[in-house]
Amino acid sequence: MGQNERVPSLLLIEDDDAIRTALELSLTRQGHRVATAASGEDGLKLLREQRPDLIVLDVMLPGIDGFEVCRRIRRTDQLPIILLTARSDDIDVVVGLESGADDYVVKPVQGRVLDARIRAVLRRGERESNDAAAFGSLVIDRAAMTVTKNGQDLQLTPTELRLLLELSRRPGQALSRQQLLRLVWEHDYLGDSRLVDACVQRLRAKVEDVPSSPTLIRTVRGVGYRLDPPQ
Amino acid sequence: MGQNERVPSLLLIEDDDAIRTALELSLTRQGHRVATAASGEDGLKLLREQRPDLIVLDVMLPGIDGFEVCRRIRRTDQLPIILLTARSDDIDVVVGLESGADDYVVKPVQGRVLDARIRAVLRRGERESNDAAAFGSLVIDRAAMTVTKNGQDLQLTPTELRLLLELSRRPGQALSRQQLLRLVWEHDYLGDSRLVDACVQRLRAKVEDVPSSPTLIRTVRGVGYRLDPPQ
DNA sequence: CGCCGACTGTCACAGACCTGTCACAGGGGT
DNA sequence: ACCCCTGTGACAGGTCTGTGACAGTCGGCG
Repeated sequence: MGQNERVPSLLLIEDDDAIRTALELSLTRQGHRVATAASGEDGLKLLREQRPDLIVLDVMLPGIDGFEVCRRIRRTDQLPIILLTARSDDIDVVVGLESGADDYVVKPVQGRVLDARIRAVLRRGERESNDAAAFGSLVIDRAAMTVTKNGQDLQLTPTELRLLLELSRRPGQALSRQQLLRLVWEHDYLGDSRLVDACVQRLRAKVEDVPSSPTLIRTVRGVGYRLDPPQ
Repeated sequence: MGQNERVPSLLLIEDDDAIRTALELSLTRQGHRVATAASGEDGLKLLREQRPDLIVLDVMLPGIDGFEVCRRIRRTDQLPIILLTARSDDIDVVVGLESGADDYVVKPVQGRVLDARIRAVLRRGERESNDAAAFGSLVIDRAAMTVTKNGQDLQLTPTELRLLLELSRRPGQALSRQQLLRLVWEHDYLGDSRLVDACVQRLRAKVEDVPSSPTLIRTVRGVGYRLDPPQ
Protein backbone atom coordinates (compact mmCIF):
# COMPACT_ATOMS: atom_id res chain seq x y z
CA MET A 1 0.00 0.00 0.00
CA GLY A 2 1.08 3.55 -0.13
CA GLN A 3 1.70 4.78 -3.63
CA ASN A 4 -1.78 4.77 -5.07
CA GLU A 5 -3.86 5.21 -1.98
CA ARG A 6 -7.17 6.74 -2.87
CA VAL A 7 -7.82 10.03 -1.17
CA PRO A 8 -11.16 9.68 0.58
CA SER A 9 -13.72 12.27 -0.36
CA LEU A 10 -15.94 13.90 2.13
CA LEU A 11 -19.07 15.92 2.14
CA LEU A 12 -19.46 18.83 4.49
CA ILE A 13 -23.00 19.94 5.24
CA GLU A 14 -23.06 23.21 7.13
CA ASP A 15 -25.26 26.22 6.64
CA ASP A 16 -23.07 28.89 8.18
CA ASP A 17 -21.04 30.33 5.35
CA ALA A 18 -18.09 31.37 7.43
CA ILE A 19 -17.69 28.07 9.20
CA ARG A 20 -18.26 26.08 6.05
CA THR A 21 -15.65 27.98 4.09
CA ALA A 22 -13.15 27.85 6.90
CA LEU A 23 -13.54 24.15 7.41
CA GLU A 24 -13.45 23.45 3.72
CA LEU A 25 -10.21 25.33 3.40
CA SER A 26 -8.67 23.71 6.40
CA LEU A 27 -9.71 20.21 5.45
CA THR A 28 -8.50 20.68 1.91
CA ARG A 29 -5.16 21.77 3.26
CA GLN A 30 -5.02 18.59 5.32
CA GLY A 31 -5.29 16.65 2.13
CA HIS A 32 -8.98 15.82 1.93
CA ARG A 33 -11.21 16.12 -1.06
CA VAL A 34 -14.13 18.15 0.13
CA ALA A 35 -17.55 18.79 -1.30
CA THR A 36 -19.87 21.17 0.52
CA ALA A 37 -23.55 21.76 0.89
CA ALA A 38 -25.36 24.51 2.74
CA SER A 39 -28.55 22.65 3.54
CA GLY A 40 -29.78 19.19 4.32
CA GLU A 41 -31.57 18.90 1.01
CA ASP A 42 -28.53 19.87 -1.00
CA GLY A 43 -26.47 17.55 1.12
CA LEU A 44 -28.66 14.56 0.42
CA LYS A 45 -28.61 15.36 -3.27
CA LEU A 46 -24.83 15.65 -3.32
CA LEU A 47 -24.58 12.45 -1.35
CA ARG A 48 -26.38 10.62 -4.11
CA GLU A 49 -24.35 12.25 -6.84
CA GLN A 50 -20.91 12.10 -5.35
CA ARG A 51 -20.98 9.09 -3.06
CA PRO A 52 -18.47 10.52 -0.62
CA ASP A 53 -16.67 8.32 1.87
CA LEU A 54 -17.70 10.32 4.88
CA ILE A 55 -20.08 13.06 5.85
CA VAL A 56 -19.51 15.92 8.24
CA LEU A 57 -22.90 17.16 9.25
CA ASP A 58 -23.98 20.19 11.19
CA VAL A 59 -26.82 19.54 13.57
CA MET A 60 -28.40 22.94 13.30
CA LEU A 61 -29.61 23.24 9.76
CA PRO A 62 -32.45 25.18 8.21
CA GLY A 63 -35.20 22.93 6.98
CA ILE A 64 -34.57 19.33 7.90
CA ASP A 65 -32.15 19.30 10.78
CA GLY A 66 -29.00 17.28 11.14
CA PHE A 67 -30.53 14.42 13.05
CA GLU A 68 -33.17 13.96 10.43
CA VAL A 69 -30.57 14.09 7.69
CA CYS A 70 -28.62 11.55 9.62
CA ARG A 71 -31.56 9.23 9.90
CA ARG A 72 -32.42 9.56 6.25
CA ILE A 73 -28.89 8.78 5.23
CA ARG A 74 -28.89 5.76 7.46
CA ARG A 75 -31.96 4.39 5.81
CA THR A 76 -29.96 3.71 2.70
CA ASP A 77 -26.29 4.19 3.46
CA GLN A 78 -23.74 3.00 5.91
CA LEU A 79 -21.13 5.63 5.33
CA PRO A 80 -19.62 7.24 8.40
CA ILE A 81 -21.16 10.43 9.70
CA ILE A 82 -19.56 12.95 11.99
CA LEU A 83 -21.90 15.39 13.65
CA LEU A 84 -21.02 18.98 14.37
CA THR A 85 -22.88 20.17 17.42
CA ALA A 86 -22.88 23.59 18.92
CA ARG A 87 -22.02 23.87 22.56
CA SER A 88 -25.31 25.43 23.38
CA ASP A 89 -27.62 22.85 21.95
CA ASP A 90 -27.30 20.43 24.62
CA ILE A 91 -29.01 17.17 24.94
CA ASP A 92 -28.10 16.02 21.61
CA VAL A 93 -24.88 14.24 21.61
CA VAL A 94 -26.81 11.22 22.63
CA VAL A 95 -29.66 11.81 20.27
CA GLY A 96 -27.07 12.25 17.58
CA LEU A 97 -25.27 9.04 18.21
CA GLU A 98 -28.57 7.29 18.46
CA SER A 99 -29.75 8.62 15.15
CA GLY A 100 -26.83 6.84 13.63
CA ALA A 101 -23.82 9.11 13.72
CA ASP A 102 -20.41 7.61 14.25
CA ASP A 103 -18.84 10.46 16.10
CA TYR A 104 -19.48 14.02 16.99
CA VAL A 105 -17.37 17.11 17.30
CA VAL A 106 -18.29 20.11 19.34
CA LYS A 107 -18.18 23.54 17.78
CA PRO A 108 -16.27 25.74 17.63
CA VAL A 109 -14.05 23.25 15.96
CA GLN A 110 -10.55 23.56 14.70
CA GLY A 111 -9.71 22.02 11.38
CA ARG A 112 -6.98 19.95 12.89
CA VAL A 113 -9.28 18.41 15.44
CA LEU A 114 -11.87 17.61 12.86
CA ASP A 115 -9.20 16.14 10.64
CA ALA A 116 -8.08 13.84 13.41
CA ARG A 117 -11.62 12.66 14.01
CA ILE A 118 -12.17 12.12 10.33
CA ARG A 119 -9.09 9.99 10.03
CA ALA A 120 -10.02 8.04 13.11
CA VAL A 121 -13.49 7.31 11.84
CA LEU A 122 -12.24 6.39 8.39
CA ARG A 123 -9.66 4.09 9.86
CA ARG A 124 -12.28 2.44 11.95
CA GLY A 125 -14.50 2.20 8.94
CA GLU A 126 -11.89 0.48 6.85
CA ARG A 127 -11.91 -2.41 9.19
CA GLU A 128 -15.65 -2.75 9.07
CA SER A 129 -15.76 -2.32 5.36
CA ASN A 130 -19.03 -2.65 3.66
CA ASP A 131 -18.13 -5.44 1.38
CA ALA A 132 -17.76 -8.91 2.67
CA ALA A 133 -16.28 -10.40 5.75
CA ALA A 134 -15.16 -13.93 6.38
CA PHE A 135 -15.12 -15.72 9.67
CA GLY A 136 -13.80 -19.19 9.18
CA SER A 137 -16.11 -20.93 6.80
CA LEU A 138 -18.66 -18.19 7.27
CA VAL A 139 -18.92 -15.44 4.68
CA ILE A 140 -21.00 -12.37 5.29
CA ASP A 141 -21.87 -10.40 2.21
CA ARG A 142 -23.03 -7.05 3.45
CA ALA A 143 -24.00 -5.81 0.05
CA ALA A 144 -26.16 -8.78 -0.81
CA MET A 145 -27.15 -9.23 2.82
CA THR A 146 -26.49 -12.89 2.61
CA VAL A 147 -24.53 -15.26 4.75
CA THR A 148 -22.99 -18.43 3.46
CA LYS A 149 -21.29 -21.28 5.23
CA ASN A 150 -19.02 -23.45 3.16
CA GLY A 151 -20.49 -21.75 0.15
CA GLN A 152 -24.01 -22.68 1.09
CA ASP A 153 -26.60 -20.06 1.67
CA LEU A 154 -27.87 -19.74 5.19
CA GLN A 155 -31.45 -18.67 5.76
CA LEU A 156 -31.14 -16.18 8.56
CA THR A 157 -34.16 -14.37 9.88
CA PRO A 158 -34.00 -10.57 9.89
CA THR A 159 -33.15 -10.35 13.55
CA GLU A 160 -30.55 -13.05 13.34
CA LEU A 161 -28.97 -11.29 10.40
CA ARG A 162 -28.86 -7.97 12.17
CA LEU A 163 -27.35 -9.54 15.21
CA LEU A 164 -24.68 -11.21 13.11
CA LEU A 165 -24.00 -8.00 11.22
CA GLU A 166 -23.56 -5.99 14.37
CA LEU A 167 -21.27 -8.58 15.83
CA SER A 168 -19.29 -8.82 12.62
CA ARG A 169 -18.79 -5.09 12.47
CA ARG A 170 -16.76 -5.41 15.63
CA PRO A 171 -14.94 -8.67 15.28
CA GLY A 172 -13.10 -9.77 18.34
CA GLN A 173 -14.86 -7.24 20.46
CA ALA A 174 -17.03 -8.32 23.32
CA LEU A 175 -20.47 -6.75 23.27
CA SER A 176 -22.68 -6.71 26.31
CA ARG A 177 -26.30 -7.68 26.13
CA GLN A 178 -27.14 -4.05 26.77
CA GLN A 179 -25.12 -2.96 23.80
CA LEU A 180 -26.59 -5.62 21.59
CA LEU A 181 -30.09 -4.66 22.62
CA ARG A 182 -29.35 -1.12 21.63
CA LEU A 183 -27.67 -2.04 18.40
CA VAL A 184 -29.96 -4.77 17.17
CA TRP A 185 -33.26 -4.09 18.85
CA GLU A 186 -32.85 -0.37 19.28
CA HIS A 187 -34.43 -0.20 22.63
CA ASP A 188 -32.96 0.57 25.99
CA TYR A 189 -33.78 -2.11 28.36
CA LEU A 190 -33.16 -1.92 31.97
CA GLY A 191 -33.33 -5.17 33.68
CA ASP A 192 -32.89 -8.60 32.40
CA SER A 193 -34.27 -10.71 29.71
CA ARG A 194 -33.13 -13.77 27.93
CA LEU A 195 -33.87 -12.10 24.62
CA VAL A 196 -30.33 -11.73 23.42
CA ASP A 197 -29.40 -15.18 24.59
CA ALA A 198 -32.30 -16.72 22.77
CA CYS A 199 -31.43 -14.99 19.54
CA VAL A 200 -27.79 -15.89 19.89
CA GLN A 201 -28.78 -19.46 20.42
CA ARG A 202 -30.87 -19.51 17.25
CA LEU A 203 -28.09 -17.87 15.34
CA ARG A 204 -25.58 -20.36 16.60
CA ALA A 205 -27.78 -23.21 15.55
CA LYS A 206 -27.43 -22.02 11.98
CA VAL A 207 -23.94 -20.70 12.03
CA GLU A 208 -21.84 -22.94 14.19
CA ASP A 209 -20.55 -26.35 13.25
CA VAL A 210 -21.23 -27.62 16.74
CA PRO A 211 -23.74 -25.24 18.29
CA SER A 212 -23.18 -26.63 21.74
CA SER A 213 -19.52 -25.67 21.66
CA PRO A 214 -19.42 -22.57 19.54
CA THR A 215 -16.22 -21.39 17.93
CA LEU A 216 -17.49 -18.29 16.19
CA ILE A 217 -19.92 -16.60 18.53
CA ARG A 218 -18.25 -16.95 21.87
CA THR A 219 -19.82 -16.31 25.22
CA VAL A 220 -17.97 -13.82 27.36
CA ARG A 221 -19.18 -14.70 30.79
CA GLY A 222 -20.38 -11.80 32.84
CA VAL A 223 -20.34 -9.61 29.76
CA GLY A 224 -22.05 -10.83 26.65
CA TYR A 225 -20.93 -12.19 23.33
CA ARG A 226 -18.16 -11.80 20.86
CA LEU A 227 -17.65 -12.85 17.27
CA ASP A 228 -14.17 -14.21 17.00
CA PRO A 229 -12.10 -13.51 13.96
CA PRO A 230 -10.75 -16.68 12.40
CA GLN A 231 -7.88 -18.22 14.34
CA MET B 1 -31.34 -9.64 38.13
CA GLY B 2 -29.18 -8.50 35.31
CA GLN B 3 -26.59 -6.08 36.45
CA ASN B 4 -24.22 -6.82 33.68
CA GLU B 5 -22.87 -3.51 32.68
CA ARG B 6 -20.95 -1.82 35.39
CA VAL B 7 -22.61 1.41 36.32
CA PRO B 8 -19.96 4.11 36.20
CA SER B 9 -19.62 6.08 39.36
CA LEU B 10 -19.25 9.79 39.39
CA LEU B 11 -18.26 12.45 41.82
CA LEU B 12 -20.12 15.73 41.93
CA ILE B 13 -18.28 18.66 43.47
CA GLU B 14 -20.56 21.61 43.98
CA ASP B 15 -20.87 23.93 46.94
CA ASP B 16 -24.39 25.17 46.45
CA ASP B 17 -26.58 22.86 48.47
CA ALA B 18 -29.66 23.27 46.36
CA ILE B 19 -27.95 22.65 43.06
CA ARG B 20 -25.92 19.80 44.42
CA THR B 21 -28.90 18.00 45.84
CA ALA B 22 -30.97 18.56 42.75
CA LEU B 23 -28.28 17.29 40.43
CA GLU B 24 -27.54 14.34 42.63
CA LEU B 25 -31.16 13.34 42.62
CA SER B 26 -31.52 13.79 38.92
CA LEU B 27 -28.36 11.93 38.05
CA THR B 28 -29.24 9.11 40.37
CA ARG B 29 -32.57 8.84 38.65
CA GLN B 30 -30.78 8.60 35.31
CA GLY B 31 -29.02 5.57 36.64
CA HIS B 32 -25.71 6.95 37.80
CA ARG B 33 -23.97 6.21 41.01
CA VAL B 34 -23.24 9.57 42.53
CA ALA B 35 -20.99 10.69 45.32
CA THR B 36 -21.00 14.35 46.28
CA ALA B 37 -18.67 16.84 47.87
CA ALA B 38 -19.33 20.45 48.82
CA SER B 39 -15.79 21.75 48.52
CA GLY B 40 -12.67 21.21 46.52
CA GLU B 41 -10.84 19.73 49.45
CA ASP B 42 -13.55 17.22 50.20
CA GLY B 43 -13.76 16.44 46.54
CA LEU B 44 -10.09 15.62 46.26
CA LYS B 45 -10.34 13.44 49.32
CA LEU B 46 -13.33 11.57 47.98
CA LEU B 47 -11.60 11.20 44.67
CA ARG B 48 -8.80 9.35 46.34
CA GLU B 49 -11.13 7.17 48.36
CA GLN B 50 -13.72 6.32 45.82
CA ARG B 51 -11.92 6.44 42.51
CA PRO B 52 -14.94 7.51 40.50
CA ASP B 53 -15.03 7.20 36.73
CA LEU B 54 -15.84 10.82 36.12
CA ILE B 55 -15.97 14.11 37.95
CA VAL B 56 -18.50 16.88 37.62
CA LEU B 57 -16.89 19.96 39.01
CA ASP B 58 -18.27 23.37 39.74
CA VAL B 59 -15.93 26.17 38.80
CA MET B 60 -16.98 28.52 41.54
CA LEU B 61 -15.95 26.93 44.77
CA PRO B 62 -15.00 28.33 48.14
CA GLY B 63 -11.35 27.81 48.91
CA ILE B 64 -9.53 26.29 45.99
CA ASP B 65 -11.57 26.98 42.90
CA GLY B 66 -12.65 24.54 40.23
CA PHE B 67 -9.81 25.25 37.85
CA GLU B 68 -7.29 24.62 40.54
CA VAL B 69 -9.03 21.41 41.57
CA CYS B 70 -8.98 20.43 37.95
CA ARG B 71 -5.29 21.03 37.65
CA ARG B 72 -4.52 19.13 40.81
CA ILE B 73 -6.55 16.18 39.69
CA ARG B 74 -4.72 16.19 36.39
CA ARG B 75 -1.40 15.94 38.13
CA THR B 76 -2.18 12.41 39.15
CA ASP B 77 -5.28 11.24 37.34
CA GLN B 78 -6.59 10.92 33.85
CA LEU B 79 -10.24 10.54 34.63
CA PRO B 80 -12.67 12.70 32.66
CA ILE B 81 -13.78 15.99 34.17
CA ILE B 82 -16.85 17.98 33.27
CA LEU B 83 -16.86 21.57 34.44
CA LEU B 84 -19.95 23.40 35.56
CA THR B 85 -19.60 27.07 34.77
CA ALA B 86 -21.96 29.82 35.71
CA ARG B 87 -21.40 32.18 32.84
CA SER B 88 -21.47 31.38 29.22
CA ASP B 89 -18.33 33.44 29.09
CA ASP B 90 -15.80 32.12 26.70
CA ILE B 91 -13.01 32.90 29.09
CA ASP B 92 -14.17 30.27 31.49
CA VAL B 93 -14.39 27.78 28.73
CA VAL B 94 -10.89 28.40 27.52
CA VAL B 95 -9.36 28.40 30.97
CA GLY B 96 -11.36 25.34 31.82
CA LEU B 97 -10.33 23.31 28.84
CA GLU B 98 -6.77 24.43 29.34
CA SER B 99 -6.72 23.33 32.92
CA GLY B 100 -7.55 19.89 31.72
CA ALA B 101 -11.32 19.52 31.63
CA ASP B 102 -12.88 17.33 29.00
CA ASP B 103 -16.12 19.16 28.61
CA TYR B 104 -18.06 21.86 30.29
CA VAL B 105 -21.70 22.63 30.87
CA VAL B 106 -23.14 26.05 31.49
CA LYS B 107 -25.35 26.61 34.49
CA PRO B 108 -28.21 26.58 35.06
CA VAL B 109 -28.06 23.03 33.96
CA GLN B 110 -30.75 20.44 33.62
CA GLY B 111 -30.10 16.95 34.82
CA ARG B 112 -30.94 15.51 31.46
CA VAL B 113 -28.43 17.72 29.73
CA LEU B 114 -25.72 16.90 32.17
CA ASP B 115 -26.58 13.24 31.85
CA ALA B 116 -26.17 13.43 28.10
CA ARG B 117 -22.79 15.07 28.43
CA ILE B 118 -21.67 12.54 30.97
CA ARG B 119 -22.62 9.66 28.76
CA ALA B 120 -20.93 11.26 25.80
CA VAL B 121 -17.70 11.85 27.67
CA LEU B 122 -17.73 8.36 29.10
CA ARG B 123 -18.38 6.88 25.72
CA ARG B 124 -15.54 8.84 24.22
CA GLY B 125 -13.31 7.65 27.02
CA GLU B 126 -14.34 4.09 26.50
CA ARG B 127 -13.27 4.21 22.92
CA GLU B 128 -9.93 5.63 23.83
CA SER B 129 -9.27 3.21 26.64
CA ASN B 130 -10.49 0.25 24.72
CA ASP B 131 -7.07 -0.60 23.55
CA ALA B 132 -4.84 -3.22 24.90
CA ALA B 133 -2.48 -2.99 27.81
CA ALA B 134 0.57 -5.10 28.42
CA PHE B 135 2.11 -6.03 31.72
CA GLY B 136 5.09 -8.21 31.13
CA SER B 137 3.89 -11.30 29.36
CA LEU B 138 0.34 -10.41 30.22
CA VAL B 139 -1.82 -8.72 27.62
CA ILE B 140 -5.18 -7.30 28.50
CA ASP B 141 -7.50 -6.73 25.58
CA ARG B 142 -10.20 -4.45 26.87
CA ALA B 143 -12.25 -4.68 23.72
CA ALA B 144 -12.35 -8.42 23.46
CA MET B 145 -12.37 -8.72 27.22
CA THR B 146 -9.69 -11.30 27.06
CA VAL B 147 -6.42 -11.71 28.85
CA THR B 148 -3.54 -13.62 27.40
CA LYS B 149 -0.29 -14.72 28.93
CA ASN B 150 2.50 -15.54 26.54
CA GLY B 151 -0.10 -15.44 23.84
CA GLN B 152 -2.27 -18.00 25.52
CA ASP B 153 -5.81 -17.22 26.47
CA LEU B 154 -6.52 -17.13 30.16
CA GLN B 155 -9.96 -18.11 31.36
CA LEU B 156 -10.74 -15.45 33.89
CA THR B 157 -14.05 -15.37 35.65
CA PRO B 158 -16.06 -12.16 35.44
CA THR B 159 -14.99 -10.94 38.83
CA GLU B 160 -11.38 -11.78 38.27
CA LEU B 161 -11.50 -9.95 34.98
CA ARG B 162 -13.08 -6.88 36.49
CA LEU B 163 -10.55 -6.86 39.25
CA LEU B 164 -7.71 -7.08 36.78
CA LEU B 165 -9.23 -4.37 34.62
CA GLU B 166 -9.58 -1.99 37.50
CA LEU B 167 -6.04 -2.63 38.63
CA SER B 168 -4.72 -2.23 35.13
CA ARG B 169 -6.41 1.10 34.74
CA ARG B 170 -4.15 2.39 37.47
CA PRO B 171 -0.86 0.65 37.01
CA GLY B 172 1.69 1.17 39.73
CA GLN B 173 -0.91 2.60 42.02
CA ALA B 174 -1.81 0.89 45.25
CA LEU B 175 -5.51 0.36 45.73
CA SER B 176 -7.00 -0.37 49.10
CA ARG B 177 -9.45 -3.18 49.65
CA GLN B 178 -12.11 -0.55 50.20
CA GLN B 179 -11.44 1.02 46.86
CA LEU B 180 -11.36 -2.31 45.12
CA LEU B 181 -14.63 -3.32 46.73
CA ARG B 182 -16.23 -0.18 45.42
CA LEU B 183 -14.71 -0.47 41.99
CA VAL B 184 -15.15 -4.16 41.38
CA TRP B 185 -18.00 -5.19 43.61
CA GLU B 186 -19.82 -1.90 43.70
CA HIS B 187 -20.80 -2.16 47.27
CA ASP B 188 -19.69 -0.16 50.20
CA TYR B 189 -18.45 -2.43 52.81
CA LEU B 190 -17.56 -1.42 56.21
CA GLY B 191 -15.48 -3.77 58.16
CA ASP B 192 -13.34 -6.59 57.13
CA SER B 193 -13.61 -9.46 54.82
CA ARG B 194 -11.19 -11.65 53.03
CA LEU B 195 -13.18 -11.19 49.85
CA VAL B 196 -10.67 -9.12 47.98
CA ASP B 197 -7.79 -11.28 49.11
CA ALA B 198 -9.53 -14.39 47.94
CA CYS B 199 -10.20 -12.96 44.54
CA VAL B 200 -6.68 -11.65 44.24
CA GLN B 201 -5.42 -15.06 45.07
CA ARG B 202 -7.51 -16.71 42.40
CA LEU B 203 -6.40 -14.10 39.94
CA ARG B 204 -2.78 -14.60 40.81
CA ALA B 205 -3.11 -18.32 40.34
CA LYS B 206 -3.98 -17.67 36.72
CA VAL B 207 -1.89 -14.65 36.02
CA GLU B 208 1.39 -15.02 37.83
CA ASP B 209 4.23 -17.26 36.79
CA VAL B 210 4.87 -18.18 40.40
CA PRO B 211 1.67 -17.37 42.29
CA SER B 212 3.40 -17.70 45.62
CA SER B 213 5.83 -14.92 44.80
CA PRO B 214 3.84 -12.60 42.61
CA THR B 215 5.57 -10.12 40.35
CA LEU B 216 2.54 -8.51 38.76
CA ILE B 217 -0.07 -8.11 41.44
CA ARG B 218 1.93 -7.01 44.44
CA THR B 219 0.71 -6.87 47.97
CA VAL B 220 1.02 -3.51 49.66
CA ARG B 221 0.99 -4.41 53.26
CA GLY B 222 -1.52 -2.57 55.35
CA VAL B 223 -3.08 -1.10 52.24
CA GLY B 224 -4.11 -3.42 49.49
CA TYR B 225 -2.79 -4.36 46.11
CA ARG B 226 -1.03 -2.85 43.17
CA LEU B 227 -0.51 -3.96 39.61
CA ASP B 228 3.08 -3.25 38.70
CA PRO B 229 3.97 -1.98 35.28
CA PRO B 230 6.58 -4.17 33.62
CA GLN B 231 10.03 -3.83 35.19
C1' DC C 1 -60.69 -10.70 4.07
C1' DG C 2 -59.13 -14.55 6.62
C1' DC C 3 -55.98 -18.27 7.23
C1' DC C 4 -51.50 -19.90 7.92
C1' DG C 5 -46.76 -20.15 8.70
C1' DA C 6 -42.73 -17.97 10.20
C1' DC C 7 -40.56 -15.21 13.40
C1' DT C 8 -40.00 -13.20 18.05
C1' DG C 9 -40.17 -12.33 22.72
C1' DT C 10 -40.98 -14.51 27.18
C1' DC C 11 -40.78 -17.97 30.64
C1' DA C 12 -39.21 -21.66 33.47
C1' DC C 13 -35.69 -24.62 34.63
C1' DA C 14 -31.47 -27.24 35.06
C1' DG C 15 -26.77 -27.38 35.29
C1' DA C 16 -22.36 -25.48 35.13
C1' DC C 17 -19.77 -22.32 37.05
C1' DC C 18 -18.71 -18.61 40.41
C1' DT C 19 -18.27 -16.51 44.72
C1' DG C 20 -18.31 -15.10 49.41
C1' DT C 21 -17.12 -16.87 53.80
C1' DC C 22 -14.68 -19.24 57.25
C1' DA C 23 -10.99 -21.20 59.71
C1' DC C 24 -6.36 -21.68 60.01
C1' DA C 25 -1.53 -21.51 58.91
C1' DG C 26 2.41 -18.91 58.00
C1' DG C 27 5.12 -14.87 57.44
C1' DG C 28 6.62 -9.98 57.84
C1' DG C 29 7.27 -6.01 60.37
C1' DT C 30 8.22 -3.68 64.68
C1' DA D 1 9.26 -12.70 69.95
C1' DC D 2 4.91 -11.16 69.20
C1' DC D 3 1.02 -9.77 66.81
C1' DC D 4 -1.35 -8.51 63.03
C1' DC D 5 -1.84 -9.18 58.32
C1' DT D 6 -2.12 -12.03 54.39
C1' DG D 7 -2.34 -16.54 51.82
C1' DT D 8 -4.94 -20.63 51.15
C1' DG D 9 -8.22 -24.56 50.68
C1' DA D 10 -12.81 -26.15 51.21
C1' DC D 11 -17.68 -25.54 50.65
C1' DA D 12 -22.46 -24.17 50.39
C1' DG D 13 -25.24 -20.99 48.31
C1' DG D 14 -25.91 -18.10 44.48
C1' DT D 15 -25.49 -16.45 39.79
C1' DC D 16 -25.36 -16.80 34.92
C1' DT D 17 -26.13 -19.13 30.68
C1' DG D 18 -28.14 -22.59 27.58
C1' DT D 19 -32.25 -24.59 26.17
C1' DG D 20 -36.94 -26.11 24.99
C1' DA D 21 -41.65 -24.79 25.04
C1' DC D 22 -45.21 -21.51 24.14
C1' DA D 23 -47.94 -17.66 22.78
C1' DG D 24 -48.39 -13.30 20.44
C1' DT D 25 -47.47 -10.81 16.14
C1' DC D 26 -46.75 -9.94 11.52
C1' DG D 27 -46.84 -10.50 6.78
C1' DG D 28 -47.89 -13.33 2.81
C1' DC D 29 -50.93 -15.86 0.20
C1' DG D 30 -54.92 -17.77 -1.25
